[in-house]
This record gives sequence, C-alpha cells and structure tokens, in this order.
Amino acid sequence: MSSLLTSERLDAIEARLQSEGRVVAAELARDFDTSEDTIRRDLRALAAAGRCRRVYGGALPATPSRGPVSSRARLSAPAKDALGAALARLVLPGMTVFLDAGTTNLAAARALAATPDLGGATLVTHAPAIAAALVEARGASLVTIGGRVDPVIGAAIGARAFEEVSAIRPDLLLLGTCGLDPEGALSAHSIEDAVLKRRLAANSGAIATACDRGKIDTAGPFTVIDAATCDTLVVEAGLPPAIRARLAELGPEIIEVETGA
Amino acid sequence: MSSLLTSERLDAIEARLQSEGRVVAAELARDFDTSEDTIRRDLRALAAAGRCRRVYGGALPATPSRGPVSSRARLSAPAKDALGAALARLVLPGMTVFLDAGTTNLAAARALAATPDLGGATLVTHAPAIAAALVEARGASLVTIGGRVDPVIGAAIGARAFEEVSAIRPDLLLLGTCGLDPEGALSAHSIEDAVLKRRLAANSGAIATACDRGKIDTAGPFTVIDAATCDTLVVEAGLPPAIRARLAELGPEIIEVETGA
DNA sequence: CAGTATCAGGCGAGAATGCGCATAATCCTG
DNA sequence: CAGGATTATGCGCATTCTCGCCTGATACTG
Repeated sequence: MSSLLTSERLDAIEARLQSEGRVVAAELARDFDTSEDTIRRDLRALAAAGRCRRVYGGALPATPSRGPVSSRARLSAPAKDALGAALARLVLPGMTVFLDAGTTNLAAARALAATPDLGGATLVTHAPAIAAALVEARGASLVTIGGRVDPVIGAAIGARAFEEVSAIRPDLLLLGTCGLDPEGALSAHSIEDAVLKRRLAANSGAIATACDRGKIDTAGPFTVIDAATCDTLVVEAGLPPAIRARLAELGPEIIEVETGA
Repeated sequence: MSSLLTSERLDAIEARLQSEGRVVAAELARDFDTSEDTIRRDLRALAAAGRCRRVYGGALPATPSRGPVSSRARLSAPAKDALGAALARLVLPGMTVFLDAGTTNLAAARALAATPDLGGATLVTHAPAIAAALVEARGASLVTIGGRVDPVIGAAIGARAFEEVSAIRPDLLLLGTCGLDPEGALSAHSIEDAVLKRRLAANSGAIATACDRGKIDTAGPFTVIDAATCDTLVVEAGLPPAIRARLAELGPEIIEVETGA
C-alpha cells in the first residue's frame, strides 16, 4: 500500500465525497491506513477551503449541487420552477424531446406533467426522477434510457446509456448544465456525464438550456459544448447588464424569466 | 456496517416529509433502526430550524402548500409500507435484485432507500418511480431498464424493455402482481406486462411477491406464473384461516406481516 | 374520567472531537 | 551538503456530541 501524499489524500477524500455523497472519518482512516486524527485534520482543511461540509462523524458535500440529487431538490425552488416552466413552453406538439438530468429539468418535467395536453409529444430521459414526474404527463409518450444510475447525477450514464442515447435524434434537447463559464462554455462535474451530453447535443435538432444565477460564471471540470451551439438560453431576469450583454453576444436566443427574486 | 450520520438522518427525514407529506415517529425509528427518543430529538431539531412542523406522533411539512407533490398517492399506506418493508428485508448484501413495477414494490424501494447500508447489492428496475426512490439507496448500485413507459403500469415495457430484461439474471425478483386467484395463479392487467414478468421470473434465482388482502382471490386477464413457482409470499397477518391454509398448500414460504389493520 | 400513547428533560456510557505536544519526514537556504 | 525551519503525523487528555434509557408531565382515546 503506497502511502499517499497529503494533498493526494485530500483529493481522494473529495473524490470519494462526490462519488458516494458522504464520507465517514473512521472508514477513511481504515482505508487510507492512517489515524483518525489525520483524517479529521484533512476534513477540517477541506471544510475550511469550502470543499466539504463537516458533520459529526464524517463530512458531506459542501455545495448541495455536488451532493446526491435528493438534497439539491429543495434548493431555490421558485427560481427553478420559473426556469423549468419556460423550458416546458419550448415543447411543441409532436416533438421528440430529450430531458437531460438536473433539478431545473426536473422542474421542467413537473411543468410538462401539469400541461393539459402535450399534443402527442415524445419525451425521452435517462433520469429516474424526471421520468417519474413525466409518467403523469398527458398527451405524450414517455421513453426511458436505461443503464447504471449515478447517484450524484441522478441519471443513467456509462456505456449502456451512451449506446441507447446514440440511437435517438431528438428535435429538442433540454440540456442540464452545472456551469456557464465566462468564455461561454457549458460544463459538467463528471466525465461520463459530459460525454453523454456531447453525444446528445450532436444528435439533437435544437438545444435549450437554463442557467440560474448561481451557474453563470462557474465551471465544472469537464467541458460539454460551447453555449454558442445552443439555440435557446433561459436565464433569470434582472442579471447585471454586463453579463446580460455578454450572453447576448454568444448567439443563442435569450429568454428572460421573472423569478420574483 | 456504516450507519447514517446524524445530519444525514435529518436530511432523510426531511426528504421523506416532502415526498410523503408526513412522517410518523414510530415508523422512522423502525426504518432508521434507532430509538424513538432520537427521532423525537431529530424532529424537535428540524422544527426548531423551521424545517418541519411538529405534531403529536410525528411531523408535517413546514410549508403546507409545497407544490407538485400530487404524484404521491397516499393510498392504504400502512399495509403497503409493512409489506414493502418485509420485501426489503429479503435483500441481502451482494445480491442482484429486480424490482418489478407496482405500489407495493415502491414501498419496498422506499424501505431499501431508508436502509443504512445495503452491502453492495445491485438493484434493477424498469419503473421510473421505483428508480427515483432507489437513487437514494446507500451501499447499492442502481441499474435502470429503458424503453417505452406505459403510463398505467408506470414502467418501461414492450420490445426494448423485454430485450434488456432478457439479459439480466437476478438473484431475487420482487414480482409485482395484480391478483392471486383461487387456483394459485398470479396475473397482470396487460399482455406486455405479463410477458415481461414471465421472462423475469424465468431468469431469476428466487421470486418473492407480496399480496395485500385486496389482491387475494382476484385475477387480471393475463396469467403470469403459478404462485407455486414463487419462493416467498408476503401477506398480511390475520387472514381468514381457510385462505391462509390454501396459501400454505401452494408451496412458497409464507411471511405474515402485522399491518396494524 | 380512566387508560394509553407520546412527549420533554435529565442522566450516563461511549464515541467523536479539538488541542497541545513530541517525533519523524520534508523543504529550504546558505 | 548540512543544519535549521516547516510540515505531517500520531498520541494523550479534556471536552463535546450523540443516543438509549428513565421519569414525570402532557396529550389523545374511548
């Protein structure tokens, strides 16, 4: 067992936190073959750097956006609902629409489920929570993409899902994203997720994505596509003029939504 | 065996509060395998933080009009929960388990999601609602089966799902059923569903199914398999002796569950 | 109004924690 | 390259936290 450098161990702990949604101090001490004191120091350091949230007995992901989906669901609900409703209005009768994972798209799915008649649209998704919401949708057929489900992303990813996704050519893709950086690139937290999103984007007739305030000028480690590739960008109304102007230059149609904030 | 961290339990209680609209202290104590005192302390803490409203015997959501939770049909919950919990106890570490569609299996999925550690089990399902619940499951990997989702059954059926299901050999199948007729045959409402169930049954190492009172001595139009093929039959305690005796003759192990009815 | 279920607070055991200190490893500088 | 400075680590100890149990008070039920 090769002993890890301290910063390596910190990275490993953070990675584990992301993949499992939680870490327990005692388990880490055992797995890294070190004392619990060292682990506690690590966790304190990570917490001080904002890379995790310290709790008694271990640690949890710092920002809910990196934790398991359940803990994110209740965050900033009004804004998400408004953005989701705007995305749902892009769905026209007869369309085939792919709903990517993410809480904003979950809000879109709820809005779709509340629509009286979707006019024979076909809705496709690889996210169980979104599929569960869309089962209620009226006047639409629902297709799910199977595969190994990543608990952090809350959707099927990996080879199996990639294969299935590759066979679909949606008219519209509602793309989930974890960040829109200043250069206009959309990014994801996981490589598997990014690869899947890229394939989806390549196969789709049109692409729409929604960015709440917190996602603008942030980036995950893996780039998906350039925002210029999108056709529609849904954002909250009342953004700073500088950012608003920069988004306008990217190319997509900008839809501003009043979130009441 | 890792148990839940305190703050995780608080989150889990709150999540359950959101999805089910209420929580009962005694049930939480049972599901989290802790004392009621601890649960009561948790509920007090949540209430103090404004995250729930404390009531005698349990708690209610803090915000009563919490949006689109309409999808949660709170039907004959106690019996379903008890049957579901009994099914969940059949899942042992390392197993590959297929969860068929149905409200009883959804209850089983919730019970599995509340289990602290499933010990590396692999959970497979074609029902979006069940998959959504299982995303929260700890210590297990989740695989979904994709395909066209039938809104009545609430699961992927048809050729695509059949093809995917055919490639899986679960150790245990939690079979959903819509009726157990007097001759001991399990049945389904749809031919597609029945075909899928038969294939699942043929591929599975063991089969378990739960029947509440309302399902005994009823039958759907399509026969799935004979109940004698099952290994475990979970029923409510307190059935009429005649029926109880007839079930005993079918062959499967009978597990009686106290539903408090 | 009696009986039962639930509740809040206190108590104590055990685990987790933070801190100071000693030691070993590593870095850095002359 | 040598020696001091910095850093990482492990250990002991006092403190804090959690949790199950107990007791008396309070809320539901019939």
